[in-house]
Amino acid sequence: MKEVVVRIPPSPTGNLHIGTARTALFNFLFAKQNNGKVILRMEDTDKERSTKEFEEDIKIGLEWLSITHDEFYRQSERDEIYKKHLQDLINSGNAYISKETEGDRDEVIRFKNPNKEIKFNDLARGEISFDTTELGNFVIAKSIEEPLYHLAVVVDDFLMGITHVIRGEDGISNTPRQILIQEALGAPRPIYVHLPLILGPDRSKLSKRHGAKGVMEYKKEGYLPEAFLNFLAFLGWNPGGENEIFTLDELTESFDIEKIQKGGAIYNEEKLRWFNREHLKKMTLEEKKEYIKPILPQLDEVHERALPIIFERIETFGDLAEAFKEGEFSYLNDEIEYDARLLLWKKDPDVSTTSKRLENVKEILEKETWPMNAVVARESVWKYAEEEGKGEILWPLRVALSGKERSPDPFVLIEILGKDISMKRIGDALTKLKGND
RNA sequence: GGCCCUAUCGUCUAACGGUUAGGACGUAAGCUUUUCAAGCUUAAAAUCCGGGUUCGAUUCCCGGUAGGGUCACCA
Repeated sequence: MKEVVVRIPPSPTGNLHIGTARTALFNFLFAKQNNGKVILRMEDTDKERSTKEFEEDIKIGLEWLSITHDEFYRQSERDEIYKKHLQDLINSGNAYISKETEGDRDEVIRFKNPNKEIKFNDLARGEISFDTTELGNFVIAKSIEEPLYHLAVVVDDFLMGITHVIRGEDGISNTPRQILIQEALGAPRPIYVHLPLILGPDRSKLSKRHGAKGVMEYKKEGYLPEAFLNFLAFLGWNPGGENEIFTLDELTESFDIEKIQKGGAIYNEEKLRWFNREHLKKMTLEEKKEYIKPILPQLDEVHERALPIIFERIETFGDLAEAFKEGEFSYLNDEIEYDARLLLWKKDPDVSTTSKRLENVKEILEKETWPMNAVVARESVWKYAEEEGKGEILWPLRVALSGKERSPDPFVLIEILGKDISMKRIGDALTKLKGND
């Protein structure tokens, strides 16, 4: 069998967006699965709208996602090639220079439409047929020097030996034109696969109008590339089993082009967040530390011990930065601030009994062997807590340690904070209560 | 409007003629070391409609309806 060759053909007239990334991913998965080749081709024939910045954004976006390529081309650097084929088409009578009365210029190059029915087999959808008569003699180049999309695509796919064209559903209506040009050029027909579109909440093609973000935005927001890829892959395809968490390699292994969905899929960021959390869970502590560095450059031992519970509370690294900014983990700082009244359990808001209880807890804890983990800390205080009422003991203790209305439970805090800080904070709470008496 | 594509819980989807129509996200309730978070358990929630074919249709065919895509000297 012939080697599989696919292409990823973005147009650098905008940032790398979700749809392009998903199409790129499917091309990549299919090629890798078949030991094929991936060609990245910048479709920058529109010199007005194409920019180097967008090209760069697309390249680094794909790189971030580990969607690699084997060859790279720019259509803007292939004018001579298109010119030659354009000339051939004109010479063979399949195209002609047409005088125009409308539009920007006096003459353009049009394709001589044979007006026939085109049938092609789509791997995801079955047979699709078109009557090309209504297409008319469509324009394929502004001039012999300035090829347009359809011509450039067909010539490139031909010359680059593309075997499979995997693209969005919006490419279906381009297919008959391209097949017509192929036939005139004597080029082989690639196998077509049209992917369902990614939709916005209103079921129309996802676009900036829906507030759709560029791929690099997700990197900035602290998503894991592999989670993003996993999510993207499951938009329009799934392996059928009940497992949903896949690495890139696992996706490559189980990808099945025949299982591609036909209907469009609404993009749902909630699910993306969930995928991210699931991938986060699979990371080792060392990997997490690496990621957390930019947010928390100085990882002291308290923070380090807190890592597991920090990660329990976030879905993305963006959440993590946000949580620190909002002070959710303020109890990890050296100093905490809070109002003494917070120490009072709402069912029993009595200052002197609360002081007494905290005093007793302090004594109990002091006798223990430190450092103490959460399980031991619990065992140590538990009996007393059951005697006095759990809330009555646990609430003030937790507030004393965290200074917050909401926080992890006191035993976890004891483990994280260690003896010195824990004891100091209980002492401080006692002082506060006295001042409030 | 012409042409083309599509149609299972709110969302992503499984079921390739026979299932109590399964899972996940989200939602709600409950449980736990009575604040959160996480976790666990449970619940509500779907085959667009109408005709065929068949002993039997989510599944195959036809029609309708709805949604989408595309109709550039953009890609």
